[in-house]
Amino acid sequence: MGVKERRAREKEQLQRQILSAARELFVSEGYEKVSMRKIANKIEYSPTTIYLYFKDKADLLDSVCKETLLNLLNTLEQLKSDISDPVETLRKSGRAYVEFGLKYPQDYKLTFVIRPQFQKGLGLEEGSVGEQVFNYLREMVSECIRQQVFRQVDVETTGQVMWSAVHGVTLLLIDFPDFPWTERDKLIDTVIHTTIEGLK
Amino acid sequence: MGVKERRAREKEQLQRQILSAARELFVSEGYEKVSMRKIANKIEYSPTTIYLYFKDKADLLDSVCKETLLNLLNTLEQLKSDISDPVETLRKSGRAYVEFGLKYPQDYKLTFVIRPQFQKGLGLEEGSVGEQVFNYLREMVSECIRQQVFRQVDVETTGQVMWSAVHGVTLLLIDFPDFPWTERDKLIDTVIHTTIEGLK
DNA sequence: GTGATATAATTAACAGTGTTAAGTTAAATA
DNA sequence: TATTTAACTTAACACTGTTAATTATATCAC
Repeated sequence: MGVKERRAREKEQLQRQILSAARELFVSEGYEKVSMRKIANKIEYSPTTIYLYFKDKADLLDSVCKETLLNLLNTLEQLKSDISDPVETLRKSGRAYVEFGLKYPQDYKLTFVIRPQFQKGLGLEEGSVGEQVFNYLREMVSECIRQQVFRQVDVETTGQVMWSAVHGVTLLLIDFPDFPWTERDKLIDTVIHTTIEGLK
Repeated sequence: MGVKERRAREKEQLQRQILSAARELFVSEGYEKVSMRKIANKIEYSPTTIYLYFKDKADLLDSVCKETLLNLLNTLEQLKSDISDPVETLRKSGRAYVEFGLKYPQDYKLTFVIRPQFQKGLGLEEGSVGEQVFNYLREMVSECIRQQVFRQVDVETTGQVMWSAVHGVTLLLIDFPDFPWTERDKLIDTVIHTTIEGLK
């Protein structure tokens, strides 16, 4: 009676196939320029098959973004070892966040800019991966405050300030690649350093 | 022989009419969801007439964004009176920038997020309005450095850090309106205050 | 005022879009 | 082997940006 199991496995496999085809195309051509037919061609199925696995194009985007957030979360979680020096950990996390965005610029934009335009339910709801990412940041900041390194005692505000800084520099670097930026690493470091110093 | 002049005036008027119809629709429905036919309907011309005044849809977006940048520049320029207290002026400018973004969230996104996706030539080239906006910021920062209020002496980096902060918080507030943000004004003030303190 | 000219605006068309409903094929069950 | 069920496809709808060809209109010279 392993038939159902196999079929379920096959369904899951095709779903993943669709998803990764969609991601590849979204990243290389941009969400709007990718058609359901293009995705279908890539996986060698008819366009309508996709609708058996995803509600619509926005749902596809949704799933792609969820994966991206999971990747971001994993990247970050590998850093929270040193609780002894919370500021250094926060600094590293900030850097890792920006670097993630610059390593996968299109994925970052899809998740944090394009998606909100289509899905009003931002993907930061309770229990979501997005919330987990922000929880990670909250923890980092919380430890800094607990050890009385930061002036400001409001964890929420402090976290949001930090997020603003890294989100801002990430998007600017992605969106305006031809702007005469200061040397990349220097700019990123200065943004993070400035924010942390300002919070002390 | 004022015929040519009148004709030119009429052409210009229709061009402006198209532009303002496009802006209204872009803002209320989003760039992607607005069709040339919708714009044409609004101004009661056939769709193809638009192509006599604008190269294509991206060109329309381009013109809309240029206007937005001009508005932003005007808003900012009204503030640079007090050279005596450059930090206070910078603080006010930062607030004005964010408030502009939140007052016209769709225009802000069109200009700083959507447009870069279509026009690789970011609108920050030499002599452009975008450059003027950044020049304004440069001046503010420059004065702070001249009066030795800021630690960092690199005008470019300092300005870019400031821009990152305000851009970041503006976009986050626009894109994730349902996130449990700290009280808006407090968050904005803290972001700006933190950045300035960090730069001192 | 009439005819020629230039310019403004339109219609028709093309190749493409997301998505739905109906139809077909293939596989698992009885 | 016949029947049921799940997976997939075909055909269609109303729409998209954009181009080429066509029509209408207003200005000019006479």
